[in-house]
Amino acid sequence: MSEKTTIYDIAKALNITAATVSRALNNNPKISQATKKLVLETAAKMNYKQNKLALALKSGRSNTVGVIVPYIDRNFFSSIIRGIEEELYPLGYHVIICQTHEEEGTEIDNINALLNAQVDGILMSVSKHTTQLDHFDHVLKKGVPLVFFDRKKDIKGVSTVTIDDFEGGYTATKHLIEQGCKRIAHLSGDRSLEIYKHRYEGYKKALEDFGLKVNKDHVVQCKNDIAAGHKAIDKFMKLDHRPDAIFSSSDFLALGAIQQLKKNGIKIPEEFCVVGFSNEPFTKFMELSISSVDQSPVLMGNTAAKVFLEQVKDSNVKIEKKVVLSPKLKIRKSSSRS
Amino acid sequence: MSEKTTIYDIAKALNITAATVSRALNNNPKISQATKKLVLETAAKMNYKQNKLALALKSGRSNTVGVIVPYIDRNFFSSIIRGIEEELYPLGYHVIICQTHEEEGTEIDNINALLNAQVDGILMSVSKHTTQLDHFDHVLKKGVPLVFFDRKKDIKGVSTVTIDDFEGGYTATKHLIEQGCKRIAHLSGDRSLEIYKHRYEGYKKALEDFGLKVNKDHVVQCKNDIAAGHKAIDKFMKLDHRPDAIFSSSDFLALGAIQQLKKNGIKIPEEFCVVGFSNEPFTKFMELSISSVDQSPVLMGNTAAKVFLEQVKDSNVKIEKKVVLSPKLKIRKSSSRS
DNA sequence: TTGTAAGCGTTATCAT
DNA sequence: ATGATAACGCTTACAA
Repeated sequence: MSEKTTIYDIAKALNITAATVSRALNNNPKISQATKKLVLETAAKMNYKQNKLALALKSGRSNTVGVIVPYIDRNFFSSIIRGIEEELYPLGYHVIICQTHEEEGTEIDNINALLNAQVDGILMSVSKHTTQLDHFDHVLKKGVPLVFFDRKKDIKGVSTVTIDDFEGGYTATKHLIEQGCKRIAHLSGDRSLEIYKHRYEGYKKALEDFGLKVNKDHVVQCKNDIAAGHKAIDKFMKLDHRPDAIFSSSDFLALGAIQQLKKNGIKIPEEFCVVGFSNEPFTKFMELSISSVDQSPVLMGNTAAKVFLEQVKDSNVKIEKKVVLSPKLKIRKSSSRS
Repeated sequence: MSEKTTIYDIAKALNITAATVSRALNNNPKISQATKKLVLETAAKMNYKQNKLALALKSGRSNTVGVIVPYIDRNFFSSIIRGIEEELYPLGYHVIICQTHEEEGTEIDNINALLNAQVDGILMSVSKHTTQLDHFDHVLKKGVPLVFFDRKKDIKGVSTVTIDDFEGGYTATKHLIEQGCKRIAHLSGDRSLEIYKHRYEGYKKALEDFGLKVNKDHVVQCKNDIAAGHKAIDKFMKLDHRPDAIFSSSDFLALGAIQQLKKNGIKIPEEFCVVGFSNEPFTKFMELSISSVDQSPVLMGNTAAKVFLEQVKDSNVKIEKKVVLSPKLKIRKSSSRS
């Protein structure tokens, strides 16, 4: 069954040596055209396939990169992976994927497993609950290029690809102000994560720049799900001074908020505007489509892959590159008054 | 920098031989507790990491599987991959992913690349445009387990994990009939693909069973996108005998249809019911949530992984397993009259 | 209990 | 232009 043809089989069949076969296969100049042709033909005939494992062991390069994300079935992450794969596959790289489930322990496991697998690089988005940094140093010490995308930690020698979350928050908030909203609330994820902190800061700055005050009651930190969006609105409804718009750092929160606003009979966008973040597919499919900040995940994946390639090109030169992509606000019905 | 510790380094440090180190590391019984402890300690101290590549080359097993899908950022597929990863990772397997972009040529490339990488198995969903089967035989001839999920070809020796598309079509159509719909149309993808053919057949059978006739004008074969849904409705509107429901073999088609029905002022579900297929995330988020047939992709991934594991357990026994999962109809507003 | 040595499939450095 | 051989890091008979 398992007919594995090696260069030795070809060599034997041709009464030459494996070295010659290898040379023929790798179009090494030191070989006659005649034998080269012969080798190529018999190789095809015997259905020879190069064993990349042996090559990897020999060369020390596996032509494989590891990608670590919290969950692979989240659109944002799978789109990034798509971007990475499409950039790297044509160059002969394989992409191994791991999920952390947002757990630090699993993240550490993943990294170790990938190092064991001798990957040529690790591209990852840091888990929400990661506090230690030892495992990253570990990677660097082994000389394996490490690239963070979206969620990063500040570590010397590690390149990052992120979007400008501050700008995203600023642009979204500015847009709401321009729609005539005066009391703009903010729903955010855990602000110990940089991305949420920056979105919040962008929001604050926009309010400031346009002479609006930040109302503490209007800033809510919560989980990234629909139910949390409901709860946030319930809370707002009890306020004397209710908001008339929300900039949400998550589309799911935004969706939950919209659902609950409707339940309270509030008209969107006439009485209340909402902008989300991430441009999840569903935001544009809704009848009341939701404005959202797009993070161009595929481009982020492409870019992360390119940064990795630069890194690997000059392994002697230590490159630390910080690429910041611009987010794009997608204006839809949930915030279009004009 | 690149401090790669091997068992030889440990051996040297301890004045013993690499074989002994290996034994200690693999808790081989033939070793004294003393040296074993010593080895383990120094291994930890020297930060030893086993090189899986060397192991793979030696053992002939890479502990890696390849997964091939059309696009990784389609929710259905990324969920399957999640299911595969979660089943296989705890057993020490890595998952390499490839995208075909629905092209046969790329599919063949992917398979060859994975074989070169010495994967222990290939789990895949066949590309829409695949007509040749040689590359699959190729895999089998190498003795590499092959498992198809969702989109399959009938090949001897290949296990498959699918859902019962006939049942999905039947259940959805029956549900529409029970809602009182009398003129149920069907939007389908390319029926040269088994999955769409079976959904169509389930639809037909349900109509038959309940004494309804199939109206040829009500069966449309088209692309799986929103625009095609619009067009289908436009066509239906010109008919004398208009349908009063749609069973669509795609959620995107269903969404397009709903959008266009609304444009025509038709009330859903009162005047017209719609059921889609795949249970895309957006279907349940819509204000007018869309009924859909769920394919339980994570379970499908889990199952595909398990089937692979059985295959690999007894590599001498040729197992050909056909697992068919039951689809679950999710009834939502777009078809809830009661 | 430990050491020796072969082998997994390549490529690269020598010779020839 | 080709052959012989070592090396990549590991496991595993076989010997001691």
